[in-house]
Amino acid sequence: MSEPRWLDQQEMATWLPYVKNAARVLAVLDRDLRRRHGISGSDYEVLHHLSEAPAEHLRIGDLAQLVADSNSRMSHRIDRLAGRGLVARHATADDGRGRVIQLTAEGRQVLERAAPEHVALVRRLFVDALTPDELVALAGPLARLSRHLDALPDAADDVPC
Amino acid sequence: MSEPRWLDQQEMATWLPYVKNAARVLAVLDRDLRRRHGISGSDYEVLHHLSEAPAEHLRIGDLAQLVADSNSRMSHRIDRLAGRGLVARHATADDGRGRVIQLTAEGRQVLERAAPEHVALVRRLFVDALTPDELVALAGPLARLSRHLDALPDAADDVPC
DNA sequence: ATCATATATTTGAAATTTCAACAATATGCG
DNA sequence: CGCATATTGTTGAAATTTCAAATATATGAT
Repeated sequence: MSEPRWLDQQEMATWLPYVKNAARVLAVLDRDLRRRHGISGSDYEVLHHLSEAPAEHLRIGDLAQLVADSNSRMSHRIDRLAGRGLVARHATADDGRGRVIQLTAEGRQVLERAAPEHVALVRRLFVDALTPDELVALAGPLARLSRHLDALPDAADDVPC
Repeated sequence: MSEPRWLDQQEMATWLPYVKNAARVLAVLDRDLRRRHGISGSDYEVLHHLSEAPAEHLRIGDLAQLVADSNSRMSHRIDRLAGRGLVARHATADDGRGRVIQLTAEGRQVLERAAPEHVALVRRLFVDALTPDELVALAGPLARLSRHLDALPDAADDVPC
């Protein structure tokens, strides 16, 4: 760990806007969902993934993975969603440990009500900011970044240094 | 609000990785800072901005703005940082309402200890994933996105629809 | 079958964030 | 000046997240 290799100007000019804007956009989306529909951005994601799953069923762990979240947090979140009737917990046939989470009619309704506005806002905040060319140009590098992160040796865990 | 205009495949292919990766990278950075240095990512930002400010002084509101945060949250955060001695609150000379926050020697030490690893991790997670060309190619669109967001009519507030 | 270990989820408590109300001071106007 | 209103920051309580520990079931080896 001699002299650290700081980011140069070009690196900064990409890195900072990248995270700052993303955080900002996510915050606006989250706020909007809370206020208009009483659900957080993460709640929305859960409902959305459920709505796309076969039989609108998913297990806690799968949901946690899809949303890049800890099982613990997801369990708490499901508690709250279930408490509001947007989602229901069922026992699984095959694995006594697992639970299956199902979207309720009410949950689907909330999602269907929220989705159009949500998409419109994503459009307004992000898509509209970029030309079609830029949109295409970004996709490649971003996909590479995804793969890079996936390949990383368990970035969430003990990387001794 | 007739039929909503959903995102097409190209738009999705840019939008989703954009936010997902950013959230993921931020989460890894946050986790790393917490574990190695006992500070959250936001704490790091506060210390960093203070260290760059003239006389290592900033007001709550300025800090909140820099970090895109509410005054309330920043006030709580400063409470905690001050409780740990990383930062100190002083009265302002000119404005009786305001407080000035100052980095303490201890705070500077924590920051200086955390910074090299933090930068190295940013490099590993983000910069290393991209070729120099890509890095340059991204900067432009991202800067436009920044400007777009800045120009937006108060996205954080009541957009009636 | 029995034990040891792994996996899936839950739980509870502490830390943090959100939200709305509350100071305290500043500013502008009649 | 003296009031009305705007800023700046704080506070407290409720909601959420984090973290570590607990529970329950599965799996594989003996």
